[in-house]
Amino acid sequence: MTAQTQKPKIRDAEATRARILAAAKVEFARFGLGGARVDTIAENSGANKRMIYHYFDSKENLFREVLEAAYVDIRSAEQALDLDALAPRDALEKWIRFTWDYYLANPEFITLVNSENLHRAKHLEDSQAIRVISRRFVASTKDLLDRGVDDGVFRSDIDPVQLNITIAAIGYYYLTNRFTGSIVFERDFMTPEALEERLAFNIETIMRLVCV
Amino acid sequence: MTAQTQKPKIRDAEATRARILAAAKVEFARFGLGGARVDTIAENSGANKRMIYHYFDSKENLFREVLEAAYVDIRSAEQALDLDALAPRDALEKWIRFTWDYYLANPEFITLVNSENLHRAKHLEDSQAIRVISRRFVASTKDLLDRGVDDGVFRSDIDPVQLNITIAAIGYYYLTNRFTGSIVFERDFMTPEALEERLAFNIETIMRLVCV
DNA sequence: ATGCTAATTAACGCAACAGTTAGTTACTTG
DNA sequence: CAAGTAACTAACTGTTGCGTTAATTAGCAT
Repeated sequence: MTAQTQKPKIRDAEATRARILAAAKVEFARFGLGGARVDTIAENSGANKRMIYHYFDSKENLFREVLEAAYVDIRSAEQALDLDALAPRDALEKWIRFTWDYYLANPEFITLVNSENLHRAKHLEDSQAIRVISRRFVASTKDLLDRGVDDGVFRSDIDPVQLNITIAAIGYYYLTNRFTGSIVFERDFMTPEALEERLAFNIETIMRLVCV
Repeated sequence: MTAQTQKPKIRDAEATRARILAAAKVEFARFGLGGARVDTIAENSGANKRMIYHYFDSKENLFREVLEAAYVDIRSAEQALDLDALAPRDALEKWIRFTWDYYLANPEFITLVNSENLHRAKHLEDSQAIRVISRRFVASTKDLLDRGVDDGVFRSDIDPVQLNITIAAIGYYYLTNRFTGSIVFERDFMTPEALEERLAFNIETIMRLVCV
């Protein structure tokens, strides 16, 4: 046997910890911090409640770790896009698509962020990790804008932070409020056609805003 | 005495009901449906817990009434804008400003809607009232767009629903995620200058999208 | 092998919380 | 003004849910 030289341990701290985190992510995403049940997390993780307190000390701290991991994940995926390799307009469109696709593929990100804002970001407040990855994120969008300005295809007076917020907003809002939205506007927000239409509208919105 | 012919009653069903609703709005807005405490609502309303169950039957039903009232309020304020009286471009800008100002002045609206979406809109699901007021709302934005197209100042291929969503999104997202936003972007989202800058950016975004 | 450390479990404690019971008191109507 | 009704209150109940206690067992080092 070449791989799997380690025999599968019955007791595996790292694996148990990871299983708890995964189960917690699902539970917090579905019900928010307040609505989540640590008994449910314990059960779904295949561990038991005492393990949660062993590895994470408290429900709130478990939430904090889930949330931080979610931010690290989206920012990592973003960096992996390698937008530098594309012409500014192509890079911008790719970034808008990525943001939309990421929210669709990882709906828990949105719910976790909503829950954290209901709690006024007190869990993220002193996370240095978030600040570090966010700086790189803002810097790379600024780079993209600068490149576009140099090429004469982007307007020169766009604030990268406002642009970031706007690109997130037009996707995020549509998805997080899809339930009340479906009632207010009397249409299914989640059919493939509706999703495609929304993405196209979002690309149009941003392109008109940014391009000269 | 001309007014106040009714002597102030010690027992006043309508007033008590209204006080409970007002206290519930504050509590639900601050903590969401799950995080709200009916003991707190009772205390802050100056009534007591039994009265809540007398007038509203359950915590969930109380939430439903608070939420419906919130929708009625924003849609009424919107209708009162009387956008028909303005030229299309002016009307559009006034509407964008209104949306922003309403969210700022009534932050509980955002939190209530967030909470309802966490619960997949099950409380609004069979509210006929919401559907009725929403239809008028969508119709009047469609009227505005049509007027602009007739005047040759708006693009002809804008979907009123997508526009509605987008105008809400760019204000709503900024405000609801202002806590995590302040950390990620390392700036205070709520200074007068920041608010003004965001509103200007939003107006620019929509104008570029809609105008020919 | 033996003893030590860390992983794991079941069962429990206790506070918080939604909802109720069992009344008392103000107002209204005939 | 008497009797009925509706507003109102305080104290209580059963359950849920976070966090712990106390004990068991697997893996590892000497």
